[in-house]
Amino acid sequence: MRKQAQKSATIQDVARAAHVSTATVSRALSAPGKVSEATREAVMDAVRATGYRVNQAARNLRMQRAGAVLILVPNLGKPFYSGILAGISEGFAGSDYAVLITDTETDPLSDGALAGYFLDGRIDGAISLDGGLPRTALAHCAAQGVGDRIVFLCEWVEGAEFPVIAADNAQGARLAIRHLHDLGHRRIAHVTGPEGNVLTAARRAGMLDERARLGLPAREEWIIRGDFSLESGHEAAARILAMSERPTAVFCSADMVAFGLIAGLRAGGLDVPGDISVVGFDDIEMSEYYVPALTTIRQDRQRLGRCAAKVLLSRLSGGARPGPEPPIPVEIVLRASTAPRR
Amino acid sequence: MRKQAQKSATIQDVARAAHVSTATVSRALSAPGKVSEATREAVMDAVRATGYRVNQAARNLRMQRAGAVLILVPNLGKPFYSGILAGISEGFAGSDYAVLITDTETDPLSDGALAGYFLDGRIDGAISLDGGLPRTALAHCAAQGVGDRIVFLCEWVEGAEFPVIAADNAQGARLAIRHLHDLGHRRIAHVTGPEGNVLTAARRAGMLDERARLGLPAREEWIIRGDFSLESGHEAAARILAMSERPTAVFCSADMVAFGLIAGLRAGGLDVPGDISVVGFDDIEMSEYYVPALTTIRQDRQRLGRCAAKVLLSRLSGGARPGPEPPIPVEIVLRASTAPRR
DNA sequence: CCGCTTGATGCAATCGATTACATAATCCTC
DNA sequence: GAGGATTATGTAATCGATTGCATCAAGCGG
Repeated sequence: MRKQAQKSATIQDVARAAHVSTATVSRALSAPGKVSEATREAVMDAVRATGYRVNQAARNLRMQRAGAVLILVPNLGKPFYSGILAGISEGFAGSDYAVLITDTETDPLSDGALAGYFLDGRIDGAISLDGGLPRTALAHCAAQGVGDRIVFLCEWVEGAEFPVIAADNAQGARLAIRHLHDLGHRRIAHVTGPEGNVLTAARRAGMLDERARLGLPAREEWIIRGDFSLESGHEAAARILAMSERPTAVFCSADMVAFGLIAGLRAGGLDVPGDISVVGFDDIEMSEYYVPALTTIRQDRQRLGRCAAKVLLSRLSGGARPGPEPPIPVEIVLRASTAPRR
Repeated sequence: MRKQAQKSATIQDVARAAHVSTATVSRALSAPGKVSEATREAVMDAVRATGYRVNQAARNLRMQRAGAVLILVPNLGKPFYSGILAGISEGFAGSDYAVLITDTETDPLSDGALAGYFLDGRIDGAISLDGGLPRTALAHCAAQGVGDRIVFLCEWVEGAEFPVIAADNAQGARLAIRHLHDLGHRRIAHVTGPEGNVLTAARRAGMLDERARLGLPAREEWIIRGDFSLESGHEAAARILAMSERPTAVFCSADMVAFGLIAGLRAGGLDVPGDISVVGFDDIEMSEYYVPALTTIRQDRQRLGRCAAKVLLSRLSGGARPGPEPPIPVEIVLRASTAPRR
């Protein structure tokens, strides 16, 4: 015999128990100022007695909302996203929005799918960590009038008008170059992210900017194309090992790239940081425990997530539309993978 | 001026456009066999013309369901979970359940919280990847009669009666030991997971079992307490380096542990696999690109996820309750971190 | 003491779907 | 061709909350 879920108390049950109408119960709960104190207490007692919990489906239907937001993550497997997601769910805690998460890599959404979620009444808003969303998908959303319920986080779509919460990527790159410069390094290479990615562009721009400002030498081959992956770092190591004029330091566009790079350099007989210094970007958990521990640029991922949640919530509540969000500050974390130039 | 989300067409609009009642529209869509062909086509035309999409909140309210399932993940940041989540979302694609994800580490749920999600009508079912859920939380669910809408995946709670989908952990451990034995290793150490974890127990048991079966030597100090983390692998390396009678091979309870171990061993002057062979468990993405590429036990994570989704879906639809799920098979992936004993 | 304001509460419509039941039309079968 | 079965469709109740409007009592100023 199957145990049935006991259907929980409804607002009707509470009303009956408290000898008031459902309207009064509803008001006692959501606008306590509108009922007399005696009634409020009677209702509260009834709520406790019946174990009443408001039914979200009913409430959402009546209030014409979905009660959920969707987070679009390019690849849930990347450790970088964990802190972000934690921040987001922290940001939504207390609000009565459920947080849905989808992986746009394993589960790419077709053109109309995102707009469809809105139309189906499944979501009220979305946060995209994916700067590579098809423009057509975004166009659909705009056409449906839900364009102002989407915010971008970390990445963004160039030229689109959505709010963006992101770290100061260019500044991070500058800090990295400055740090290496301070250690005496002059020949500095950079392993980029994938072409077309906005973070790749921002970090490379900051790097080039600071290198020029400091009057450091520039060689075309010192800018190595990568894609944020461990593997691409490993390939970059091979390129560096083969160079006639080797850099003495490398700024990587992501920590994972740095790991691959260090592994490759060591396999090639170079010591890090003895022969060559390496700086990463992101400060993922592993960076602290890698050997050597990685000098890297930290973004406050928790804060990024919280901030995005806050911005979306304010848009959903139709609140004032503040101007563009200022970039979240970054800092450099000094560890063992960088050392003074020998 | 704020662009409003245009309220999308309702079933009433479709009914009007097709000159039928809403009941007929509903039937045409969900039970096409119950309406005449002519009507069905008229309805479909009207649906296309109006751009109608069924409102999930209304449907869920009427059907007394939440239309969502919750996935409890111990730590979203662990790369191990990405494939699992991909499999889960694949398993639910096509069903009309939304997938909610929560991180039980960054966002631990209080005792009544899980049951509360059910009572609020937020979720219809749950998949827990966390074997460390408080028993009280589960007891609440059972008390509310929703205990049969929870399934465990990968981990489980000892002694509880929930369905479990998991890899054959003990067999994985046996494969690892057998492989090392085949390579000529006799002195084999093991870095365990955290005490109290069911996976720790299963893997250690398989390891001890196979070691005994092969008649290999056993030393107390060769069983090193770990916790699945990179850091614990690193500490294990120090322990091993300090041993008077060092093992020639180490079986780690997780790939991350193996990475930390290898880094530590190398820092201590040992070569992997030259001086010591290392086997991991999980086959996360990085294992293939680590240097040396890691020999490890692969669980088909995608399949695990899909399977859990399938089991939960069948329970939610009240279908037949099959017996306990058989463990998902594992396989050993041979790479560069293991070599014949010198 | 009357009429008006204010505060507390109830009535009933509403959100958008699904579905039991009623009804009407058609089809067999003897 | 009458009666019963079958098929197609419509009517209206229902899911559980929220909220505009009506109602009623108390308070108050003149």
